Amino acid sequence: MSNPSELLRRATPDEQFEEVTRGTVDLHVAEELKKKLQRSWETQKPLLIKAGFDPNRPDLHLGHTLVLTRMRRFQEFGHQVVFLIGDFTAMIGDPTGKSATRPPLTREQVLQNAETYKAQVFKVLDPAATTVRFNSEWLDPLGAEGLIRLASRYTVARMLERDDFKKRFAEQRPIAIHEFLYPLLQGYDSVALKCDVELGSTDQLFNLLVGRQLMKEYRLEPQVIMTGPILEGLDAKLVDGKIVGEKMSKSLDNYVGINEPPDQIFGKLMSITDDLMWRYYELLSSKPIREIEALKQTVADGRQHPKDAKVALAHELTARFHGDDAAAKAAEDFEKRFARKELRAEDLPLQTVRLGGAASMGVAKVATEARLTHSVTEARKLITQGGVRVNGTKVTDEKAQLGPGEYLLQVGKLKAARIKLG
RNA sequence: GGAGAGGUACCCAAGUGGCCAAAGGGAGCAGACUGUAAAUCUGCCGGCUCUACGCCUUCGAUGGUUCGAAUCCAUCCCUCUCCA
Repeated sequence: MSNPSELLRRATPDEQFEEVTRGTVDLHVAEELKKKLQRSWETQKPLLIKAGFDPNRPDLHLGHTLVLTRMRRFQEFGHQVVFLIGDFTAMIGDPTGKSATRPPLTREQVLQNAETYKAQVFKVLDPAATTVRFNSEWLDPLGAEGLIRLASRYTVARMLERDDFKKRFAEQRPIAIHEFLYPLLQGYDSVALKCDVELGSTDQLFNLLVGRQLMKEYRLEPQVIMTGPILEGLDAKLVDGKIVGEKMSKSLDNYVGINEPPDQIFGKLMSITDDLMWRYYELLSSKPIREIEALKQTVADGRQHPKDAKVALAHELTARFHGDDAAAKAAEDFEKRFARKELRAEDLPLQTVRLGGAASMGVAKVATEARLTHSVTEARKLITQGGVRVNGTKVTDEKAQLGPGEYLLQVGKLKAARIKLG
């Protein structure tokens, strides 16, 4: 991305506002954001956007990219982004939710994780418009004295407004004092950076608000805060007009990791429901919201097949992490494999299965040896159900034998291998 | 502290001495239809193999009664609801 001042002029403040706020859950305060955008437009000074990240998490998936995508949108209009790594605050562990306190990380671990972050995060963010900072930079020097001064700026009553503190207090469950410090320190980050906007997911709302309050206390122009939703996983569905599903997470295996190979990303995205596709469009695509609305309309009218819209989305997101060429190839392979049911044998792993002197081996056994099925029993069940193909032809006899030679073996729609039997 | 309810396979949930590897639903997998979408229909769904109505492992845990237990008894562990 080139000259920021050109970019700042690329879209009017109103247009910027529309793009930058799309898919928000909370926005405090819309008017202030408009003013900031207007001023930036006039003075050609970029806004400073902040989002904090936990130094613990190494593997990012699409869900994590929601905030990054929003940061990216700001960048596309020429604004500057701070990728803040909460190395100091990690000592406390955000009490949001019930997460147990984690052991503090060493300096080396923090730096190492930061590198891992950079490798992944710059697939979305523009490095030229991003500054990576650590909050220990200003929190370390704060010292006990500074901490006490900071703590004097906020009251217990207001701290107890936070849902989870309120609840625990009411139920007389313990709240350790240091947990109060977390929102304060996170808020102080905003003071130290004098940022214009802070982004987070909905569960961060309280912490972000504290930052706003503290900035007022320190007589700074308060940051605007924006929260986005928590992304639903690949298995989410439309129920009564609403997308319903668990949040995207690794443990539920309903995620798209940003380090996954192009074919995987593309394929996983092609398998989502049409309804979820629009949700992902809104939250993840960098297409302008108006274009998406228009696309949605043409699909609704039947002028365009929904599959084409999905291909476009899968392509865009695959390209984001692997580049255009890889995405194009993934799309092409996908078409060949699933639409035209052609399997390019040379793309498949070649596996050797030893006959061990016998003249032949059961297909079920071969599939198991090649690790396409877990057991011979499973393979036989699949054969009975017509889920196994050899060289493209459905196997109907569960006892079918294969002699020495090379075969293309398919189990279900997704698993296939070239087998050399001998 | 008192009263009660309950812990069954990935999840929910039936079963209260043999016909129980355990109903039903959901999830998952495979097939048909398709757009690797949804909906629908069909099959599989604890595991294994020499596929036999065969073997192994399961009904919170451990012991016991019995020819035989998820089911009865004892002890223990855990969860929930109500009262104080």
